[in-house]
Amino acid sequence: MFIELNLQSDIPIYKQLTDQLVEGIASGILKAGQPLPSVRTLAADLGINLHTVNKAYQLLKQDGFLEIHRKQGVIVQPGNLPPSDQAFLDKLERDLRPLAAEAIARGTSQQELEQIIASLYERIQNPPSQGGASS
Amino acid sequence: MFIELNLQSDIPIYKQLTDQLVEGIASGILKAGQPLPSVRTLAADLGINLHTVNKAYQLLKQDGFLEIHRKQGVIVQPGNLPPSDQAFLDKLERDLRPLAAEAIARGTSQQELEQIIASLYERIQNPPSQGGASS
DNA sequence: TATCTGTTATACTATAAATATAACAAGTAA
DNA sequence: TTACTTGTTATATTTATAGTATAACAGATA
Repeated sequence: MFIELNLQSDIPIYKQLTDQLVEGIASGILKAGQPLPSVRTLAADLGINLHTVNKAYQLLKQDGFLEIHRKQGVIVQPGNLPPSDQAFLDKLERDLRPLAAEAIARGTSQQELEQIIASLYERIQNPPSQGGASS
Repeated sequence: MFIELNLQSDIPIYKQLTDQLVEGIASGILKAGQPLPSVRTLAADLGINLHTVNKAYQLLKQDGFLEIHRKQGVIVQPGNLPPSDQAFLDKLERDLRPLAAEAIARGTSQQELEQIIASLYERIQNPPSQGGASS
């Protein structure tokens, strides 16, 4: 897997995990229906506990990014990904608000912030290792 | 003060406090050099502990949004506010990244996200109670 | 002399994050 | 059947953060 954890970060491990898995889905590196490592396997690979991986998987399952079956284990959502509905847009705005406020207070222009957004969209949708050979 | 806390929120009280104070500065409702309530007064007004207010003030002092003097107490930064330097832009991008990634995964368009940003900029810089009579 | 300021120290409770073991039930393959 | 892996659940422990509760100190003010 492409997961890279920073165990010294103040960002919880399970959050780093969900973030990178969602970005993997957003970038297309993780494809619909693709199987993910079992909680025990991924935990061993990353050197963390089984329950931390399980927490991340459960959260992504609740949000609709993953499906979990007895038979196939954990797979990337094979059907429709969770939508960009009003509930999500509302939450997005609540999360963005303090970031925008500090940007304004510091004099960051709206264009500057939108440029960062544009850059993120470009790099997430077109990641460095898209067509790379699979090892 | 205009501070409104949600004690049931999963967002820490000190974070709600710093967020709303920064937004107050960004909006111009809090003006340069303006005195803020003492830690004891604000804590009593909000029904929270002295140390929670003090933590918020200290963080904003460290970032350069506030100054604290024995004489004048706590005041809004009377000189230059902290700049939109590369360190801040880097942190801003790190904070925005997981939000952008989920937006992409859900199919939120870049224009849609930028529209939310634009709306936030407009509402923060032009708050409802700007020219309102002070009670 | 009081009083208010920020500041520091100590202690306690509650919660979240992460780990460590263990066990169970469902499915798979020998 | 047996053995193994799967997700899942349960329990317990450790660590760190958040918040509160008191108390006290030093500088400034009236």
